[in-house]
Amino acid sequence: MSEPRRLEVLRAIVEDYVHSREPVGSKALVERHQLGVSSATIRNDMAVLEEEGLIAAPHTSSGRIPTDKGYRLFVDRIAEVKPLSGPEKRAIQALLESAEDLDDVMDRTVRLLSQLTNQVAVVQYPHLGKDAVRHIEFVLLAPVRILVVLITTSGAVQQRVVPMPEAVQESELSDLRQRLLSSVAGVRLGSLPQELAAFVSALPARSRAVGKTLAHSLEQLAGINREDRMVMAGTANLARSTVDFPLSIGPVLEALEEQVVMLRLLSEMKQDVLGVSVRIGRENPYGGLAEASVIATGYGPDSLAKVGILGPTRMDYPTTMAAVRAVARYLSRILDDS
Amino acid sequence: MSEPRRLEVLRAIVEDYVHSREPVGSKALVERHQLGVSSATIRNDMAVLEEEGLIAAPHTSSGRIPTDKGYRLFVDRIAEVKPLSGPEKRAIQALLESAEDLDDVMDRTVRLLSQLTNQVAVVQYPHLGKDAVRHIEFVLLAPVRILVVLITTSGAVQQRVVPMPEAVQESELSDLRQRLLSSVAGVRLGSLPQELAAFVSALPARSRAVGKTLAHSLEQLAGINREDRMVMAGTANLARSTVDFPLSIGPVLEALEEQVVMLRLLSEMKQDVLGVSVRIGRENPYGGLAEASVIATGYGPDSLAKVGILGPTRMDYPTTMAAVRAVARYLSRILDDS
DNA sequence: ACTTGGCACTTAGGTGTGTTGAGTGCTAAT
DNA sequence: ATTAGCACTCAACACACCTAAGTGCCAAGT
Repeated sequence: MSEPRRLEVLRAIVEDYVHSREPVGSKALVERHQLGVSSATIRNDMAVLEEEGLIAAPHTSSGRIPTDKGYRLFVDRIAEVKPLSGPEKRAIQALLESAEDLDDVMDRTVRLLSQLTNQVAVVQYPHLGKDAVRHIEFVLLAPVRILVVLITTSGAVQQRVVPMPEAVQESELSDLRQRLLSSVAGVRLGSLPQELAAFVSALPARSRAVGKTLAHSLEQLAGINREDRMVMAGTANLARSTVDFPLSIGPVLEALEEQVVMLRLLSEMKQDVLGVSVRIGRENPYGGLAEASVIATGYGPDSLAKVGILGPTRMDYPTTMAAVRAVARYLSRILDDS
Repeated sequence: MSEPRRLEVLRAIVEDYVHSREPVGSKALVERHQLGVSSATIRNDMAVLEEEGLIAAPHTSSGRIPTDKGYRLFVDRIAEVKPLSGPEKRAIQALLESAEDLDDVMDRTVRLLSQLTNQVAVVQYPHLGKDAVRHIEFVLLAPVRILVVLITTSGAVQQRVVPMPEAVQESELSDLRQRLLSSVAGVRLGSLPQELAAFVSALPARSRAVGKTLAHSLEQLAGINREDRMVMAGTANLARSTVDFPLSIGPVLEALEEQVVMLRLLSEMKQDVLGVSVRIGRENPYGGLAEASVIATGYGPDSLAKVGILGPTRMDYPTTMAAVRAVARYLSRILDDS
């Protein structure tokens, strides 16, 4: 009863189950794989695997299906990542390269990934953490309404219309802008609040009120974390892959809608296997995802922002992991270029 | 066999079916409604209604369910809009008023509507059609990369990083900006291309290349139709209301993902009943929505942009129509104020 | 000219009983 | 440690039966 063979049996069970959606029995196993032993031997192995909690039988005397723990072992120790095909790679590159702006890149990426994996794809917007102030613009829409625009070193633009406490003159505004910009240009967004406070306290009483309001709005703009946004695509795949148990689709859709939940989930994922991180079934902190798996990985300079997919625990992990990793790489490359 | 009573019977069938999800028979009808006649009479009425194609029986001897045509008549001639409750109205107002910017308003609106109706809610971004150029900004990110920002009269900001054909000086750029702005400030987005063409042809050869690139990018920015964007929420409601026939949820999710499909659908909806427009089942041009209904209405100055919901044909039309109409009104009001 | 009670008829769905087939666990032999 | 053999289990299917809800229609009542 060799250990390597038991792992081989587990692998065979996982692969067969993923592709047939049905509990797999000892006899079917020896027929479909060259294991070189009889079904009785496999039965013994399966008994051990079941004792270890790696597989389970839905009812007495039926085939076995992998447990979360079984998938976990499969992913950690057995699965080899299947590289994408050449045409697939070229298609990815072509599609992403022709994107027009960040929104477009995100949109294309998420659609691409969902098509590639036949799962729900999720992409978090890149972090702004290390960005600094590059430019500030104030546009006088009305005497008491100003459009405040903040542009960061990576070219991200945040804007907002802000009501003023008193009427403002065009000249006064451009003066304020000049002084503000010269005191915060190049300052990291993270340290912006301090710099702004210093600036405000140095203001002459005459322009204090307006200056304070503007500084405050800039602080808010800097506080908008782009990484709190995400895009999603492929929810229709959920319906397809879950035809059997439509019960579970509701909670999953709910989780997907609660972007907060998804974002927390993504940010909690640490790199684990082969640069890709996998959460299987009940390993997910959120109850609604008890029968779902999440595969994600970081992208961009610090791999901080995440890209990933969500699907039923019964999924083709090797191929899906490969797709996620590949898309993350191309995404990093595209963002570097632009 | 009076006509008014037949309509009353249809109404009763629709109401009972919507709330019980089960085919409704003659006996149950007379018990639950005060129709003042016996079940046999109702049976006769039902036979006529069936002949007219307003109701149908799933199998030979079971109760009847309304057909698309039956719902249509119900909506057109019978339903009275049920006004929202006072607390509901106040909640809507409070929620929308505390929104921070346009994205926030859209997001809150769509979530609110989906909660209110227990359906999938969809909101199209407001049109920019009548907007004019208010402000232009060029930011030199690198000698050959410029961030072009276009601000319109309603405060919408479009921006884009544009590569330049040759290195550009800060002074040259601000000069170009001045001249561009003075020639297109106040110009409607629709007529921007002509004005820009005139501007370009009047340029001195020295700044022709750069000026042309910038003008072209502005033209593109003006061409980004905000109304091509929409937000969506409540897909999880689909799973809940469709527990019985999970078969049909797939196509519906697909339709929802194809924003192009949804946007076309919305823009094709003409106002029909009580200021709200309803598309029932196969009335929808898109096949995937054969078992779904869409209720939508316009909002904003010209009621051009649409807000609406999508749900199973078996839905509570009066209440849902009321919710859609109410939300559209509050949304119009909020956008007017800001 | 409608309405109504009565009645025969239809059918989905629930329940009970075999039957089958895939699969298991165990034991004894290799 | 492996294997053949065998008894056993159980979901799934098929078949038969029954019931409840519902219909359509007819003849009698208003």
